[in-house]
Amino acid sequence: MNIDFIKDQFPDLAKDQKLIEEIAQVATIKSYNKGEVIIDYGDYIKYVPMVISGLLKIIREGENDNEILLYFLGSGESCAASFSCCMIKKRSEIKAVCEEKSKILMIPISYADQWMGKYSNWRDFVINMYDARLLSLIDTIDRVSFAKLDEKLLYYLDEMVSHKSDQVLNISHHEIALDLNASRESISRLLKKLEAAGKISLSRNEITIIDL
DNA sequence: ACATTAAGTGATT
DNA sequence: AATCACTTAATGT
Repeated sequence: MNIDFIKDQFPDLAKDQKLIEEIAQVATIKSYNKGEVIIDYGDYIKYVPMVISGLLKIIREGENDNEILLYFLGSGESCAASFSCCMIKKRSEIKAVCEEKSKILMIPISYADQWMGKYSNWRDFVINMYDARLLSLIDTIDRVSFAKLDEKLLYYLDEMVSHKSDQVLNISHHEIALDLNASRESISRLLKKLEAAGKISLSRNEITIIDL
């Protein structure tokens, strides 16, 4: 497998050549398109996913139709929770949905486990990912409990565009509304304001970020 | 051309 | 800010 991208996306891991070689041996690369579900509720997780490119959305769904957006995973990021989740053979409590065409490096859990002792770079990577996820969760709590909708929307757009190479988001107002637990109309109106302020431009299923 | 889906708007609570 | 009712616009068949 061609593993050159690891040096770009995961520079901390790339420092250890042996680790890189082993990753190349055991990992597989999977591609997903927008909307595909990568991990669903109740799934047993067998791989630690590492995002090479694209964007994943990690969400928690309630009994009704409401969902909470926990965080995004962009390139160079990984979901450490999946690691512990499969270590204790628990079913997934969360859902991972592909937000835009993505490539994911899948590390079989048995290796991910074994590398913890074998490679300090890997161990540091996993710990850093835990820390990063925890911080973004705390951030999320702040957002959902305190922020007003217009602030949430700004944060959402910012978060989304920061994980992308270009400034164009292919998403409908409806989808945003679901992610933010708001009504579609509110989102449309707020977006309209942002457009009037020259921060974004709108067209069907497309939002171009000009300057937030 | 028609149906469907996305988005815009005003009124009401 | 949510909901409703309705309009307008874009897109698919």
